[in-house]
Amino acid sequence: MSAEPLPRQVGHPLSEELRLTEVLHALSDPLRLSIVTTLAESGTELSCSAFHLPVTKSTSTHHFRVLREAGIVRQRYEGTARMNRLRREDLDSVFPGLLTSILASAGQDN
Amino acid sequence: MSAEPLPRQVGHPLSEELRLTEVLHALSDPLRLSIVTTLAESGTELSCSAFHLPVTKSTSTHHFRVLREAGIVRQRYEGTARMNRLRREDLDSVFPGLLTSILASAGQDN
DNA sequence: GAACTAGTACGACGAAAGTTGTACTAAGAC
DNA sequence: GTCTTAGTACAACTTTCGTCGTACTAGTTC
Repeated sequence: MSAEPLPRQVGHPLSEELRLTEVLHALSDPLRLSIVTTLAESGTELSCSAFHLPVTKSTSTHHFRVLREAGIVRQRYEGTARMNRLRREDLDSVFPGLLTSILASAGQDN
Repeated sequence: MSAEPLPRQVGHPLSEELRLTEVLHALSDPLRLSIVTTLAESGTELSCSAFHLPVTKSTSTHHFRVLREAGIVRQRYEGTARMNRLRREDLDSVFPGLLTSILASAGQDN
């Protein structure tokens, strides 16, 4: 009676559940902000390992989880990789202009 | 040889010294965000005690200091009161659109 | 002068956050 | 099957953060 194995999944907050303070907190960490800018520049999905972060895998997992739980990135499995993409439309609809201004400000090494 | 007592002063970061992550962190606390929105709505200077925050004076001092050191508010003494005003022009010039979008998003209880 | 008001400084405490190592799982390559 | 790759889970540790109480300072009022 072994059931069909469910595909691996992760939970994401709905757009209505996004909290401004949580988003700001998630983006207030330099490492996470760099992840988001890289993701925005790429315009596509990127695996966690594509970022070459100067921290261990554990820490990397932690930061991606913070971004996911804040509703900033959406993650899905593809093979052994976990692909990340920016929830730009969701963020733009709930917090108009916020991501744009942050990305613009982050671009000029502030 | 008692010298003339210096007027009380506080240090503020220059516009060039503002850091995006520090600003985002300062605004990621609900209490501090409410201070900033109140200040923005008032359009003028407000003393610390004008906010009726649900915390002690010590904690209040702490939060105003975080905002000041992040470059979000400018403080000056007026009698025994410490007046606070938003550094809107400075913020707008360094991080265009950031404060506007945050204030707009904070307005609708997110 | 004394009393009061507004806020600061400092130390303490608990909670949260960032980092890590070890052990583990799932998918792919062989 | 084994081996490798990519990432997770969990416990531990360290640092930071938010909060407070007590003691203090500066200015105002009397």
